[in-house]
Amino acid sequence: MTRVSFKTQMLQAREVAIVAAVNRLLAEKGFDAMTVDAVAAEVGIAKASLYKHFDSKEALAAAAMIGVLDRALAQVEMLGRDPAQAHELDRLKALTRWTMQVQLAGEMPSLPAQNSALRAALIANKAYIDRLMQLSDLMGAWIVAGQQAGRLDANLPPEVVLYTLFAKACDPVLGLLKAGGNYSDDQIIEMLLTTCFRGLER
Amino acid sequence: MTRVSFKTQMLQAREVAIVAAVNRLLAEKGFDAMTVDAVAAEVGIAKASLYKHFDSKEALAAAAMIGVLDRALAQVEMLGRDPAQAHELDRLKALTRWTMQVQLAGEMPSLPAQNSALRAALIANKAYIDRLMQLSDLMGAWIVAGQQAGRLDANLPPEVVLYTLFAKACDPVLGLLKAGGNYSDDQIIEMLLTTCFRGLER
DNA sequence: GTCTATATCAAGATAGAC
DNA sequence: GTCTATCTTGATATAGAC
Repeated sequence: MTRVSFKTQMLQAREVAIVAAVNRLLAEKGFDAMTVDAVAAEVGIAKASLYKHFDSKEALAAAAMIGVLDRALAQVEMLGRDPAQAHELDRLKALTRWTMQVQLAGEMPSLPAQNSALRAALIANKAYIDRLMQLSDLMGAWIVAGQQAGRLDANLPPEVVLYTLFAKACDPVLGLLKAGGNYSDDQIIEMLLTTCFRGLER
Repeated sequence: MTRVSFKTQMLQAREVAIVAAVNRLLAEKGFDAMTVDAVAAEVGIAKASLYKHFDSKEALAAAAMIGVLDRALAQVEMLGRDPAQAHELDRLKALTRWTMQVQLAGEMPSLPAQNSALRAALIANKAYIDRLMQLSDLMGAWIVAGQQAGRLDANLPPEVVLYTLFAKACDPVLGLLKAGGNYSDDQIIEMLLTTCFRGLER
């Protein structure tokens, strides 16, 4: 067992708090509207201290993205062991449902697709890329298995299915329906999950 | 017939050029990354001159959005007269296909969902709201007709269908597949159109 | 590593001459 | 209305003391 000093534990806890604040603010305001000042204020430390932990605003966002990818990978792990979700298609559905729940709970960071500085920082971040590829591979295997089992449309390239499911993490329809106030979170999720997968099944 | 002076025509032409530049830059970079300096540079006039035509950056974006809504309404008008698209569902598909074509052509302005200053400006813009409501009403009528004809899932609230189709205008999957380079624009559109509507049909 | 205070800069918007 | 030059602000990032 690795000895970790009290001081180190405090530092790690602080970084966890920072990433949690970034995650929340990214979900609420998006990357461009999130200010480093707001992050510092929410954590309750000085802005300069933030920069001792993370080199830039982009690095903060990357840390938050790594966090959600880790949570997604944990879900994949859990679903892989769940005998109630024996079929790959059911696992994909459950994973997509979890993604939507995270978004409706206001815990899904939203990044602009077009910010080039951010893109560059993410692509250069090995920890982020590793997790993204790992998740893509795991989901890709489920997709191919679903196609071979004849439950997913085998005419669709797997990457089309993969991107379609990834995109549900930032589907604006969720927010629009929630803002309308006519449906519960569960109702919204089930409606969109049904239409999404009905389109992908054969 | 209304007489329009040469000078007035020049001003109108300039505004058309401004809106075209804004539309292109909004499609390429998005609202936050688009700078008013870039707009002025692309039009070839001084920034201060821009502000004689439009009060703010938000007003520029609103003008571009009004432009695309007008083009969408023209499509609706055209499809309504086309006997080859007699069924409402075919019209909805054709309209959605057009939307995707515009996006892949790099002519679909993209606005952040979360920028509150922009949202306020759009909501306060009667010309924009009028067109948005008009388009929603026309599409809503097609949706209800499609449900009554038994071709669209009547269990789905019409607004869910409407939002889902609207969201195709900014579907990130289009750009991801295009960036992958493995499929032509037409292939991308047909794949996503198929999966989208298969999910909405009954 | 944490703080206060400050540098730096990009970008929206405006002043004032023509 | 168009221009050049400037104002102003908000936000990223850093200096330097403790």
